[in-house]
Amino acid sequence: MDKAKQARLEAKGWQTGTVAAFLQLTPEESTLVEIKLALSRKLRQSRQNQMTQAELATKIHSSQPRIAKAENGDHSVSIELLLRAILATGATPQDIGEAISNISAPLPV
Amino acid sequence: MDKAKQARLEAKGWQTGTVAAFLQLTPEESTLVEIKLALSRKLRQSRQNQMTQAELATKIHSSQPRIAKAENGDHSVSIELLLRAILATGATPQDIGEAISNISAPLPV
DNA sequence: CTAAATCATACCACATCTGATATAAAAAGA
DNA sequence: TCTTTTTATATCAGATGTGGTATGATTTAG
Repeated sequence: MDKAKQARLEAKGWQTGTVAAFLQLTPEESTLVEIKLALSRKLRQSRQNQMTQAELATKIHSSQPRIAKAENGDHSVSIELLLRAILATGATPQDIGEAISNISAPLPV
Repeated sequence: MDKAKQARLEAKGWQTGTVAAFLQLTPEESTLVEIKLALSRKLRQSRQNQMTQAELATKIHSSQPRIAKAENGDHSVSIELLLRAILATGATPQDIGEAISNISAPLPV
C-alpha cells in the first residue's frame, strides 16, 4: 500500500490521529501531505455541481483520469496540476490561500 | 528569453503592468505564475537572516543551486520544492496561505 | 432493471523536475 | 585591497509527473 492510498483511507474515516502520525513523517513532510490533501478536497468541492471531470480536463488540456487521481490525492499528481485544476474551476488565490490556511500546524513529535 | 527570466525582470522593477499581461497568458495561467513568484519571494524572505542557501538545501536533501533557482523564480523549480523549502524555514501553512491570499485576482482580458 | 453518464484504475512513451557537480560571480569581512 | 563566504549559472543522468488510451466500476436517469 502506498502513501497516497493510506492517506486516502485516513481521509475516508479510518483516521486514528493525523495522517502524519500514521505515516511517521517529519512535521514538514506531513504538512506538505496535508496541503496536498487540502487541495485535493478543494478541487472536488469546487468542481462538483459545476462541471464533470472530463470537462475540467479539457479546459486545462489534461485528461479525465488525471483529474480523478488529483481529486483522490494520488501521489503521482503534482501540486502544480492541482492548482491549475482548482483555478480552472473559477477559484481565486484567496480561496486557495484559505484552504491552505485552514490546515492545523502539526504538533512536535 | 524564457518566461521565468522575463518574470524576473518584471519582478525587479521593469513592470509596466502585471506579469500576466506582459506574457499574454490566460487569467488562470497568469495566476499560477503569480503564485509561484509569491512563493519564491516568501522563500527568500523566510530564509534570509536565518540560514544560508546551502544550509537549507541540506535540510531538505536538495542542493544550493536548486535553492538559488527556487528563490529566483526559475521555471525548472516545482511548486512542491518551493513549499518543501518554505516549510523547512519554519513557515506555517498559515504563512503560506497568507502569501497566496495576498495575490490580486487578475482582471478579465 | 437497464442504458447512459460519470468516475476510477492500469499502463505506457515522453516530457519535466531532480540532486549532484563544477565553476563563475557577487557580497561580506579582514 | 585580498580572502572567504555566499549566491548564481551551466550541464547532465536518473527520477518523477504527464497526457493518452483502454477499460472496469459506480452512479444517475429512464
